[in-house]
Amino acid sequence: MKLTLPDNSIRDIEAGSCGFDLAKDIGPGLAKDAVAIDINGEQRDLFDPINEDANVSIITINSEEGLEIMRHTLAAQVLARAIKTIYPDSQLAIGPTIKDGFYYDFKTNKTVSIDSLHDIEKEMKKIIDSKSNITKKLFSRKDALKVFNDNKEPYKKLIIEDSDQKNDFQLYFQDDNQFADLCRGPHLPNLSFIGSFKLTRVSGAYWKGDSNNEMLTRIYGTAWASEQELKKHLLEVEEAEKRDHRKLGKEMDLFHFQDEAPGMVFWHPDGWTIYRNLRNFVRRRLQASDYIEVNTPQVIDRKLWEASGHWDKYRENMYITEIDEEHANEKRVNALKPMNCPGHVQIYNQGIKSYKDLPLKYAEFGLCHRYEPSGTMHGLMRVRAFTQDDGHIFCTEDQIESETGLFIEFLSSLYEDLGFKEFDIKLSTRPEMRVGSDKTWDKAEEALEAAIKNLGYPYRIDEGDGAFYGPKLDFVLTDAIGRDWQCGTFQLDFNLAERLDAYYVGEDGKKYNPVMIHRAVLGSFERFIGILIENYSGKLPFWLAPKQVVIATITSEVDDYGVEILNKLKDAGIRAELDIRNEKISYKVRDHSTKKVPIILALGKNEKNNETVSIRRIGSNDSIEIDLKTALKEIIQENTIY
RNA sequence: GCUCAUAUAGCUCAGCGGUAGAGCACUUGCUUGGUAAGUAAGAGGUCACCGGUUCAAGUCCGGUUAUGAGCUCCA
Repeated sequence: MKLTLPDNSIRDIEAGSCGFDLAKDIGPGLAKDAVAIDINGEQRDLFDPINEDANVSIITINSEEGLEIMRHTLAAQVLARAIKTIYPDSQLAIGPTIKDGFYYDFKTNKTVSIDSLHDIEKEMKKIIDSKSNITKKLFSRKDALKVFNDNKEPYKKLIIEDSDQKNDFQLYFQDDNQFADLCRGPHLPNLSFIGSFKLTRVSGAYWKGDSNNEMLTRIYGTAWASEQELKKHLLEVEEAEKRDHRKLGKEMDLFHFQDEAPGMVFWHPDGWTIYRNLRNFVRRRLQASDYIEVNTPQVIDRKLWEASGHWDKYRENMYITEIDEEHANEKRVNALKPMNCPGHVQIYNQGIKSYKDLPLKYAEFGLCHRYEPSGTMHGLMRVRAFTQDDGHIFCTEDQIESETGLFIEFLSSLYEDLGFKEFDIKLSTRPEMRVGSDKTWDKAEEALEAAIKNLGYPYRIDEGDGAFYGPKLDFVLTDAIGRDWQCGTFQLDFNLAERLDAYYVGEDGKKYNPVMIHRAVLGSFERFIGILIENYSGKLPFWLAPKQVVIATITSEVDDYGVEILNKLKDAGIRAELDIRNEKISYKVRDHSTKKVPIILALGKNEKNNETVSIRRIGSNDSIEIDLKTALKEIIQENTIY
């Protein structure tokens, strides 16, 4: 038979030969490193016989694919076997690879805590030291079920029973023991190919990812080709932890949380300064883009939420308040607004709107409360009270496309000024839980997809992830260390206007419901500030930084010169502070550097006598003495307000 | 909401049955120092909350609340 290699060369080799034979035929080096083979785009075990002509490539341990296979074997063969050894009562579920590593899910009556991982790691190393060969046997459905019935592995049985496959279930064995695992493969031919690994955490995970199912124990690990690469990865994880906004928020004294108000931010002065800067920035941009800012009540009668559909579809996440004061005649049930849209419709509904009024764009920095499940809260990233940079565009169907284009332009210019150059677009379609007829949804989905298509932006589709009132575009930006954050959203709504009796009078004098577009760029200020802090490691751009300049005196003899500079900076609108504490300059530099102040101006006798300042910027270890006037000019210029 | 873990001074943490400790921060004194921690002293705690075991509980047990890592969710 003829096997075509990646370089298009063809090897003639006896039918029934395997990947290892081929590798040997090509060269001893390749044979030594070979762990699997790719046959017509499908990864197979190295010793699987090949019976007909094919395009093949040998997968070596040094390739990306080889690393994946190594992680897979480490999970399914080594970790799983170690679990069975240490927890003999356990039942194995699944063990896939994930980014940088792998996990394994299993059921046990014992509690597995982070301290248990050490013992499991030790057992894994013992297994690896055996350098066992891994072999595979094919089983019929019946025989495979029997093996796992005898082994008391109910999850493996379930996997087989749920499979469409009739026969040829692959079971992998190691040559020195009883362990058997069902797996689609491929696996390393031998455990000696395993590199360096570390078990990282343990948690619960639902069987098949469904919260109605029982919870299994999940052990996570990371694995790499070498000890150096493992160390490098662990170091990167450590570096990422250093930019955690919760840690930096504390160090920089920006905000805190406390038990009495879980999921709600107490903004400290510096944190609130960042917030105000960001809000002012967005406000100016909205104004320039024909949005009109409005404000709507925090607490609204349940009747409105019933009419809007929130009471029905969103009740679980709403904070409810009851007014039953002693003297109140009626008992009202209110809800804290979880969204601003019904409020905006109330404003729209005041007075009769003509087609000439459209598109009409209301914006609100609306504070919303949503009762998020306790386990989901996470610093500023997931809170129960947050302010959206919310807006609603009331328009005609004809205007959808142009509004989509305008919004994407608007959003990308904001992202760029905030330091995010790249973003992806996701089109989310109708979810199971929704309002409105299928016909309306067809129309909305078609309109949105047509708009994004005609505008030529690349996008991908996320089925079933739309809002309950309409399909949406989500905008996902990428931060400095490559993480994705879903921030902006553009949601088409053909339902709410009708439900809340919003209409406009058309050219023909007839009433029509406007299309409503719910849109946000940052999403929530709280979360976005968290993203900014992590993106910049706390070293925010000059215009956003809460303290922009600190003037630090070296000796008290120059305090008056410091006051003079402080006043000049303040007059120019710079957020400046004077540090005349009885401390050494190195102490002051350290203090303000850890607080991430962008510019430190150090003043000593030299500076005072020469009318200069020593300017030191965050991230630099040098200071430069320059003329005071030049420094002021430079700083003021730097304070670009977007 | 689920699994596991955690909760001690403003912060970071040690103590794990015999009535509370360190470093930093804070206050005061000395020091006026040239770019990431000068020095000494002082002050600071119902050991998250509720209950139980015990002669005795930060310390052991149960519950509650909050937080963390995941899972599920994020309309």
